[in-house]
Amino acid sequence: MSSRPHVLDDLQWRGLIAHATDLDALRAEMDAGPVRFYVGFDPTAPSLHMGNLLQIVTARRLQDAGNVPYALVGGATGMIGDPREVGERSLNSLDVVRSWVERVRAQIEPFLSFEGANAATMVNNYDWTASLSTIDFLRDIGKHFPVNRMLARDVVRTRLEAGISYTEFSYVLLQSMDYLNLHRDHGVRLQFGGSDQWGNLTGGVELVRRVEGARVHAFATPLITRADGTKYGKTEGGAVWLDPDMLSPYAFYQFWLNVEDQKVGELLRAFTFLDRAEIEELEAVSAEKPFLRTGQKALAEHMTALVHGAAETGHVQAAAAALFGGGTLRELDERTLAGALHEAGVTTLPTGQPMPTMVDLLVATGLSKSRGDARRTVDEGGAYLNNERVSDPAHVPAPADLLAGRWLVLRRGKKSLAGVEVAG
RNA sequence: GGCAGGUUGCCCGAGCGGCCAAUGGGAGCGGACUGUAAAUCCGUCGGCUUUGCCUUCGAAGGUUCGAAUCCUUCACCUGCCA
Repeated sequence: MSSRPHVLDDLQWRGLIAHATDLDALRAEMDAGPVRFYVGFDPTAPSLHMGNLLQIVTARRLQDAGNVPYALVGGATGMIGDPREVGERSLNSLDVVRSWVERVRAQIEPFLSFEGANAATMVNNYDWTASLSTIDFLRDIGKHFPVNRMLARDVVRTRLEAGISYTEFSYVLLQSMDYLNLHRDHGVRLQFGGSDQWGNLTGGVELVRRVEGARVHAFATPLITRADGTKYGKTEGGAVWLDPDMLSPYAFYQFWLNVEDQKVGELLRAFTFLDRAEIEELEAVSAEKPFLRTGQKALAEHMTALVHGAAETGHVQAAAAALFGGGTLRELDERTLAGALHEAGVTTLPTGQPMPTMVDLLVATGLSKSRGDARRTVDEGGAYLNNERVSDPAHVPAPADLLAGRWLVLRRGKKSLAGVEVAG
């Protein structure tokens, strides 16, 4: 344990501190005793995603080092929406936000410890915001926010052209007020968030200083981007959701497995709880024999276990091995095959019906979004049945093609797989 | 309030009466090369019962044999003036 580095050094080594207020002062406070910190999550969707996960694991690292987490779910800020460069958000109803608050809260809880000396606390900013009167808000909070400073913020500036509502413009006041309240009522002295939140983070630090005269801290984690600088977190169609109903554990595992070589090390450091020696070892192996994708496999395994549990991880690894193993599908026993296909997604067809054509199968499994799209895929040579290319759009699988008497493996391109089960 | 300009497929952006499902770029998708990586190259990129048909170019109406392209009204956006 003596070799364990200071948590701030660890965070820096992991590349998790992109901006910070005063790290030396923060370090001094941590050395003097546990620091209470908070991180907020706005319920803007029914599930958290990869970007939120980075904040969650960062909170966990701080808690593991003895500090006290306050996980905030934005029942109030979620009603308003923070300004994004892409444009104005559409408002969600109170009912929708409430249900998302519950889901988000449930997603965060497994990652933190709610017992012991430094037990975590869940808070909801709706509790101290909803009943606040407009007059009090404008006098007590609004007075501390110079509009000229607010206008200078990057997000706001880019939005001035296209337009920004007063609602979103005011968001920073709400988040800053959260920090003030948590500082007053709970002694919170540190907030962190994504680097896109930097303006909101410093807004809170500033408000606490003006109102309470206290020097509290903030840091921002970097934006995790793909090797080409574009945003991460897109799989086919959607974000990298943590909710298994929105992104299957299989697809979640595949996302991490397919990460670019040059990003593996960075992601291992930022997201996993592997220690420095383990990560450096993985990086060394990956650099020497990249084709083995040792780093990607470790990353995918670690992340899937973290979010979906060890049992599920075993299933998706088995599925990946079966479907991408290179062996003949016929050699797989039915249990392995069925399990693998269930991870990838199965479409059931009734027995006794004539077998659909390749084009219809691609559409039925969702691999293609229209029949025209399916035809194109076949024409382009991207359609496979049981790992063999099919070049005729009207090809109809023969009864002999059914694996174990009832399974078909459909593939589009290299990575998109779907199962078909013929069952009564 | 006045004047001028704009609204095109996922995004940006050409087209300005027929040759327009609509140039080009990006994203996406497929192929080749590889390692379920990156880069590169090639192809593709509204729908369908696909040598043809249907629905698209802010909305509704109109002119015309024929409109994304012309006219009218409406909505929204931008710039200049007040």
